[in-house]
Amino acid sequence: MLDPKFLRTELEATAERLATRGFILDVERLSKLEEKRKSLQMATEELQASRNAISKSIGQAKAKGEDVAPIMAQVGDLGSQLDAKKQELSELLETLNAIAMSVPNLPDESVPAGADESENVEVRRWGTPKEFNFEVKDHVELGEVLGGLDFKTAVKITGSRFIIMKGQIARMNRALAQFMLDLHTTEHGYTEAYVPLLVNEESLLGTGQLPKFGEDLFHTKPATEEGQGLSLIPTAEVPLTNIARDTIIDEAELPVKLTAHTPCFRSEAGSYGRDTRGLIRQHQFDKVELVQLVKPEDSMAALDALTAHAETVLQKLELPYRTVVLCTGDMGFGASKTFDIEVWLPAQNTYREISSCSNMQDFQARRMQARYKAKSAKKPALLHTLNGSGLAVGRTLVAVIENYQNEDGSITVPEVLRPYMGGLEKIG
RNA sequence: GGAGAGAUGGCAGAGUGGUCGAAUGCACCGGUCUUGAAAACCGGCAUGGGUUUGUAGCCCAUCUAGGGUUCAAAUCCCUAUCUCUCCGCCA
Repeated sequence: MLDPKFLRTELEATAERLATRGFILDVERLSKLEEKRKSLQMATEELQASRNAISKSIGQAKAKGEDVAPIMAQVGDLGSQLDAKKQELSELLETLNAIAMSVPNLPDESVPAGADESENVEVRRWGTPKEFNFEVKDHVELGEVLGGLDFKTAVKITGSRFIIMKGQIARMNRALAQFMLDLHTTEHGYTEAYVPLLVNEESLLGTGQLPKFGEDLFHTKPATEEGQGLSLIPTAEVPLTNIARDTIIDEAELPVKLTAHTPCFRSEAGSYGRDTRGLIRQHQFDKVELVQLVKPEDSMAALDALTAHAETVLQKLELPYRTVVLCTGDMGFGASKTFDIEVWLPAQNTYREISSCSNMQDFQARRMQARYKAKSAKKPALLHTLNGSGLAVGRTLVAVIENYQNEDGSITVPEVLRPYMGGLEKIG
């Protein structure tokens, strides 16, 4: 959620900045509603104030033992007038709030303008794609030959976009997650967390999955009037970031750096037909998430650091990658700036997204009322929140399988994973 | 799952219809005292919103949440959520 002041006093400028990311703000409608809100709220509060005053004087008169009847007569139909205004006001506020909740974050000044992913800007490249002197296979073929990836049986049990892993491939999937967690906790200063995989509606509103993107989620029961029940997390960002919801953190505790390894569940309603083959786009996948809660002045530096933490995973695995900064039109709903890390996939002969690291600034914090209190400050202020994948485990597995394949279809186990796989050097 | 008890400010904890946004204690901040610190003493100390040139003043809201009763609700009624105790079940 944007600062409501932007929508009140800087409406035009805000609309312009939102337009760069392809979001059209209905300025005219909003300013009319806002004007109405102002007068209605003042009228309502005035009525309220006079009712309070009369009620108070009744209490005082009674205490003195005076006759209350003449004062009672003053009340008249104040109550019903007040109820009507209150009703009208709350409906208006609800409308305004619904608009505010569906407006995306403002892009940071440093974000390149652009309409879609073709205008993202590469900021760096690491490693050199390996030259293979044989025909490379993709992970689906390699996995099936090794008996480690079973797409067919998963379809029988659940449906498409689910996977059964077995044997050393399953073990490598687990090893990757362990390796990432250990790296972030021992070298990057994150605290490991174990979190609920089912979350309530408030949490999803807090991080911005709701109200707009409910169809991307799996819900445990059908939508009802009261809500939509608990939902499976699409990312550990939701539980991790919501830890700070409705809290005031002492400045001395900042920055808060949390990591968790969880399965993630995405229905990806809009993406049928994309990446139908293989592990790239699954309804269920594991991810190690990084979340930081920081002071506003630290958040841009924290984004660089967090992105570097995610990149370190690929460096240690010796997987070539490039990092791009997303242009205004390609950023997620709540982000003010996002770096995507893309890993080299030889079978596709291209770089594919494996991590997305974003600075949400105070966008989520405002929705969540996640604040911190500085010693010198009188009032608590909103935190800045950041999150990033460090990394998506399934896609990392794909990258390892494809980049470390040998001509005979076996997979060399990356050096850093061997301690997690009983010293195993090769699969197959 | 059954039965009972609860939910009040950062924390603990009073308050059962009328100047209650809320006693008191702790914590915290400022001051006096002290070489310094502690103790003691004095003072301050919730959040959100509106109005406003205003971090002044005034006004509104908030005692888990949502409804209701009333001129008036922390206080009475209903519903939801959560917590605790006991029983059952379970990894």
